[in-house]
Amino acid sequence: MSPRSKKQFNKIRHNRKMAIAKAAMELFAENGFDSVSISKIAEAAGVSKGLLYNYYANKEALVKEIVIDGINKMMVDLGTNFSGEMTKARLIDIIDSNIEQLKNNTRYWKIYTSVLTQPKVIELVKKEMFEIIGPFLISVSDYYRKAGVKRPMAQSYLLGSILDGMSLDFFIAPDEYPLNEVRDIIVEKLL
Amino acid sequence: MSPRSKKQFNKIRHNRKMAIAKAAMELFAENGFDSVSISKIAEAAGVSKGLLYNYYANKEALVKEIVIDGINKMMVDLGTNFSGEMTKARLIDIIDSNIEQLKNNTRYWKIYTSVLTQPKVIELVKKEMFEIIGPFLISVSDYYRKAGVKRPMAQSYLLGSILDGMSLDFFIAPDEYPLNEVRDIIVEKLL
Amino acid sequence: MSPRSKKQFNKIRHNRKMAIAKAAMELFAENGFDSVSISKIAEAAGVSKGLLYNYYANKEALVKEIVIDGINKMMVDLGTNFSGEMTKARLIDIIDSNIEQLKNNTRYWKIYTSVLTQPKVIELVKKEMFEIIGPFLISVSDYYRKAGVKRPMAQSYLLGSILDGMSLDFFIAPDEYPLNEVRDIIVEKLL
Amino acid sequence: MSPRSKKQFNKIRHNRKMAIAKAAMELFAENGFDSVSISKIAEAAGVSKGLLYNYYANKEALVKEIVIDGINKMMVDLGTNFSGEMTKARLIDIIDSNIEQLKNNTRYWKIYTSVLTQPKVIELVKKEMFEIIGPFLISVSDYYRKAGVKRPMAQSYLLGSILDGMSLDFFIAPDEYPLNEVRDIIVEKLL
DNA sequence: TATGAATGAGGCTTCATTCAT
DNA sequence: AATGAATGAAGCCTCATTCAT
Repeated sequence: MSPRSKKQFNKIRHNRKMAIAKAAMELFAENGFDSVSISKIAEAAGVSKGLLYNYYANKEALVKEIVIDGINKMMVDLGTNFSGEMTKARLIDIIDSNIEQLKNNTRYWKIYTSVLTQPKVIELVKKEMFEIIGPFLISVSDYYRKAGVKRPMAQSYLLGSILDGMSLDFFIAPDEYPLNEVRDIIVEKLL
Repeated sequence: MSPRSKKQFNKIRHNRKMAIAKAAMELFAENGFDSVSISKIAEAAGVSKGLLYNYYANKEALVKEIVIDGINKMMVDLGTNFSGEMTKARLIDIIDSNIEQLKNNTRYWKIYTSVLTQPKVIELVKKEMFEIIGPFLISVSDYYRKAGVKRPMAQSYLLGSILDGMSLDFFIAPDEYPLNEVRDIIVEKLL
Repeated sequence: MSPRSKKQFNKIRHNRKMAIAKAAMELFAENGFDSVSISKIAEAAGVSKGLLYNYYANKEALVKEIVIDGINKMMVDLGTNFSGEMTKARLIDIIDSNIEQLKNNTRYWKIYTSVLTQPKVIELVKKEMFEIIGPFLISVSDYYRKAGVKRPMAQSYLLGSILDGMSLDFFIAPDEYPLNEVRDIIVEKLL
Repeated sequence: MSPRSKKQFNKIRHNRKMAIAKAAMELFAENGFDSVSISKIAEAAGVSKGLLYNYYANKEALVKEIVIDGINKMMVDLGTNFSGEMTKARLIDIIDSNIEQLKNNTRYWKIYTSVLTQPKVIELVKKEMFEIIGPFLISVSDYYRKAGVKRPMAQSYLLGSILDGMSLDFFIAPDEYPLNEVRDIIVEKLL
């Protein structure tokens, strides 16, 4: 039927979508959701404005899909799916990858924290975000419980907040923030 | 013009400015900087658009002034100007007021975390923010040093990040976040 | 308070609104709802695009208000408010003014028939239209009943349909349509 | 290529065209010309956008061809090609089929009145329409002349207008319009 | 013949800002 | 000091049409 096969079309679609997502993500991270126009994204992706709507229904769907993909990717990058048992070593690993990511993979983290704080965007992503973060909180809380710590779930929340706050402050003043020392304190006092 | 009437004038000016600032702040907190139009602010403040520009040069100046005033106010509300010596009791006090504010004054806090993490706004406010937060970090770091803690400045940064991260996560899920228990852990393990 | 008085503002508003409505009406009548852009209307009215939204919430509200005003005006122009009793003389008068309007006041009638047949627009105006046309149908039906005619309401509907169909066909071929002769037949056979 | 396969080819072409025309017609009837996109038509017809342009040069050609075909079909459905002599029985038949169509085949009729009254479309179809409607007017006028009626051509126009107006009003309020009674009046007083 | 990716113009709408009064 | 009419740029989005395959 079609001179271009389904497979070919799928490949084209996938590549284009990735290009758009990448451009959008970087712009969102750098400038925030509202400050980035569809025009700018299309231009950065080397694509016409119209085509963008071939791949994403609208600007909200675009940011939603990108953010959720980004969070998923982060979780994978943090080297954990939280299915196995959590151990001290794995927790340290997670914190260290987190810090490594902050330093080397600024992009994903910046959009994550940026998005976490934009009222309009958060509503779009809240539900999916909890489905991803929930298991992490539970897994860590299990670890604390086994370690005999009081209030294991609160500890788990605290650890999450620390990672969030750390990212936030690091991005505000990356040159001054004592990332490594802060990490050592966390490991010493909170695991 | 008599001094008396001039005083009245200034008072009127001040009140009007406050009315505008309050309206703007609440709208920003609820909707984010970009989603709030000058028209809406003027309307909420009971003032004409034109008059608003009589008090603030433009939308950026408006948010800048509001945010900086807000940070100053927060510092005062936290009961400290950091000039005197920092003690454990005062630190606990600060943390407790912080938490109290989060619970009771959600709206105001929401805007600061929200606005402060919007890339466009951050640039406007960065400089002033550090002039305010710097002394806090130093004061807390002094406390840790005197308490004989290793890496006092990093401890200070960590404490700041914890408060930031806690606010952030609390605003995302106010009903589930175990604010009090997290507070207890902080006091136990990090002061 | 305001250097321009409320009255002055109202006058400005009224004049501008009329200018926009007039331009829009002519364009809609000539080209149909969908083919007329806000840009074109604004240009024809000698007004910026933005200002148009100061007076009408959106394109739908614009056409709705214009059409309803137009129908009201037509009714008035037809010299009747249907409150008094309907007589043969008055009916003839109505038909004659109708024809006169078709010939001389093309604008209103064209938009009326044009709008009557545009699915998207009709939904916007249906309710209000019936509130205007209903009394006409009833009034005419009363006339027929008193005249002892069978099926007075159907007669009333038929008369309405004739006027509609006549307008429709006249606008399609104004030069050939035998308006006056058709009128005579109506008067002879249907009143 | 054998004649056989060529025939099949043509049949496929014809079927495809019909499928497209049918889909387009229904969409136009429901939504109006401008509100229906080529994409939607293609989708509804189960055909790619590209292929659609293989059958119709552009959107205007599409609507033009559909409308003209439709008018021709209507004439056939009305049971007349106006070549033979017009009689009272045939006229009644025409009116009755017309009404039957209005009731049972609403969709198709709706598009013709809708599309035919859209200024943009009318221009496209005017010429062809008169070639079809002209003979009807003449044929009916002949009937009236033979029946000894004054102004036979005006009577013919009037009858056409009545059918048009009746359709128009019926589509606006199908549930209330007294189609059958109106028909009786027409037959009684105007044939 | 058939597909759907791709374009670019143009549509509707919002909004910060200016300015006459 | 105060108003709100007015502007124009820019934002989001749609769509007829083209074209490589």
